[in-house]
Amino acid sequence: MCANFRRASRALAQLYDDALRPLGIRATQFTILQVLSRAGEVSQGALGRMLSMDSTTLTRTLEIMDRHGWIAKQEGKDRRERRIRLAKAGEVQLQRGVSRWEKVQAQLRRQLGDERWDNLLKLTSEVTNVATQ
Amino acid sequence: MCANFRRASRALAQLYDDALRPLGIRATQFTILQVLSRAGEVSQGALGRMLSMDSTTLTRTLEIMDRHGWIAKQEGKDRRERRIRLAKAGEVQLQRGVSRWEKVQAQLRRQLGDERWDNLLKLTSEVTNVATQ
DNA sequence: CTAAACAAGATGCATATACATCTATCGTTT
DNA sequence: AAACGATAGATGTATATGCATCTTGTTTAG
Repeated sequence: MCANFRRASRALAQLYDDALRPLGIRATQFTILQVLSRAGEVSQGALGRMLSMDSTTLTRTLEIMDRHGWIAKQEGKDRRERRIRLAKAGEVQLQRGVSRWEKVQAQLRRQLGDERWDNLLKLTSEVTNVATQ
Repeated sequence: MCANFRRASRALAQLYDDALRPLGIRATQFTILQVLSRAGEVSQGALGRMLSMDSTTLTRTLEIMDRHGWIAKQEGKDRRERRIRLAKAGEVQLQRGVSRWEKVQAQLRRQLGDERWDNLLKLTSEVTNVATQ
């Protein structure tokens, strides 16, 4: 199951990365923009939990995104925390990428069919939930 | 969908990596041992296609596995090719890991239920096929 | 209130991953 | 056979990823 997921992830990532390459952003980073857009300002740890991603992995990825000016970091009330939010350039990047992102999704969805698509969205979430217990 | 798959992959990988950590091998590498065990001797490129993994990614991973003596590389009739096969130490490692690997799978399968499990195996394969067209 | 326990990230390190580019080799065409 | 285009990997570079460990704050036990 692990191998299956990783294989599919690699294959999918290439599709999405191809679509975003002209914008100079990777699928992982774009996902973070999307999450921040919905979640507003969150701590690095909270963001990690949303993505099931180690907080220390985010240290490096957010560093890159910060260099591009896509996000802003800010000290929290608890001064150990880094509060992260979308910056202007990040919103712009998000807007520019959405159509490409959705084009890939639409194509994929057409090829899989709505039923499998919906099933997959549900099942992959359930796997994540089970695996992170 | 891409984000969902990556999230699930990260979560799953940790489960499998945890189980294999005492053996000093990663899930990705263990998967390669399993594939080689079934496939026998294959070229690096063929192995990459089986895993939907870039052949140049394998250059580094196989290098690591070679250091451990788990695989053997050999020149092909076509001298551009690297023929890869399981080495003795790789078979041993595979045998030592199988029970741990299967324990994780059994636990996961129990938590998901057979129906979702089977569905997932089928659907993730189909996604890979669609995405690598 | 202080010392110990704990939590949030940063850093060092190793692996995973792919693309662009380069080299060696192969097959084909003339 | 020489030249040309195609293929298999190797290498440089950048990002993705997590663990162990360290630092810096915060919380809690006494």
